[in-house]
Amino acid sequence: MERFSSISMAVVRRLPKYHRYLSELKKNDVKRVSSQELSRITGFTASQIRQDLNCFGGFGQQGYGYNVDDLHQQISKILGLDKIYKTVIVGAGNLGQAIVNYTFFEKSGFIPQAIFDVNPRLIGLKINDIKVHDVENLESFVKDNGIDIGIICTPKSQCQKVAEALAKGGVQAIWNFAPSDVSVHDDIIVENVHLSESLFTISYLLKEREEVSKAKKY
Amino acid sequence: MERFSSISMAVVRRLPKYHRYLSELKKNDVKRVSSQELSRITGFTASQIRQDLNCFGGFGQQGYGYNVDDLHQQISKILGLDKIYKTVIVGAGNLGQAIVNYTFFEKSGFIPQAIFDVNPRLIGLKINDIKVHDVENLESFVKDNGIDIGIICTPKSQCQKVAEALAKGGVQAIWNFAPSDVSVHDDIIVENVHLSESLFTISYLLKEREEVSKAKKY
DNA sequence: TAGATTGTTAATCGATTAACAATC
DNA sequence: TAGATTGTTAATCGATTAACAATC
Repeated sequence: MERFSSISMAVVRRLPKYHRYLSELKKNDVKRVSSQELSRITGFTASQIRQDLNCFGGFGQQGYGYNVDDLHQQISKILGLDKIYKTVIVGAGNLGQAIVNYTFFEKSGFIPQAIFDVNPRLIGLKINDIKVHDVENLESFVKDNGIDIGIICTPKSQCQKVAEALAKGGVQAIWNFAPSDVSVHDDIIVENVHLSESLFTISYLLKEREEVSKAKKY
Repeated sequence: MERFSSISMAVVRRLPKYHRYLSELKKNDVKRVSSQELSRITGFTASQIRQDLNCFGGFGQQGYGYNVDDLHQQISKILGLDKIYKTVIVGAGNLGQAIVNYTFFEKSGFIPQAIFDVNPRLIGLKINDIKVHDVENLESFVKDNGIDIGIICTPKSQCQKVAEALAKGGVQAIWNFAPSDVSVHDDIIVENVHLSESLFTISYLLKEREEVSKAKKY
């Protein structure tokens, strides 16, 4: 995935956090917020928050701070959450079902158009009102329905094959939950979610802490 | 989560990736690997790989490279994967079930001792041979069974309460999949997996790319 | 020995933080 | 006007990359 924009990924990955915290503030009917207050909530420094936001424009007002509703909307727009994306979920196991059933994504504009699986017993069923199709038809479905994002929830053994079918069908992005990297043409955005990496990080930190506390004893 | 170690989180988060790629090499019966070859596979620079590994010791040999089996084992040990951790999963929905059924975690030493849910229809059932308990008993179960890691797979509304029960029960770490941050005492390791942040990052990159390609046209 | 490749220091680059003038 | 807080530049910090002596 090549990028041309000057916005660093470090900034990009903080945007969804800002969005989430602003949603909370909005829900609590907070009308204005300063970078200092956002700092307290998010754990980022006030300076960093102002820097980040100013990558996209001056959304604040000196002496006042930021209007919560306005800033929330601006960040929604920056994140492209004012748009609708068509998705397919490949793999109707627990994880695939979890994603289909998690309505927040749909509310955010990511609309599942179909689920795909190899299991003939699942094909034809509906999960949260979305039909399960034969994975054989994945590529043509993606092509015919202008699918934007393919979500891979298959075992490791299938993920590369599925990624290639999605790519041939013409998706713009792949969200991959299989515990293996997939490789497709550079112009497709690939976001890997490797849960085991997250768990192993916990494991490392546990071990590290144990060593530190051991060392302290002596 | 305070840290005392000098190893930066940037390095720590690359360790599970090294581990994964080395597992692949091992599976393919590769016996030795150079930092240059690892660079090709992982996408990190050879220089960075050598720097990272040398945070923990000199595992290579000049003129030769690294022994795959040996390096894999070293990193397993650094990650604490030679240890056994007792876990509980809170929330027996699709996501909770996905985690219970994903045997790789168990093989890596993270052993589920129980599942917890509020739904009386699920309590008493077994999922992948693990019993579903009433979430009322979470704290005492954690205390009585010396649980190390609590895995939160509940809706947002429940996650803070659950985190507090886990903390009181004495877990050392919390792996949180609920779409909200949980706050507990600083000496508990908290790893948040916010799937929506990952999806929103895709959304941002899609929008960014569209803008770049639009700009190119003129 | 010659070639390869590490381990490690130094240089560079980028991201974060600090500071403060601008201004609401 | 005085106080607050942004937007933005400059300083600092940390992470990555380059270079090369050590050595297998």
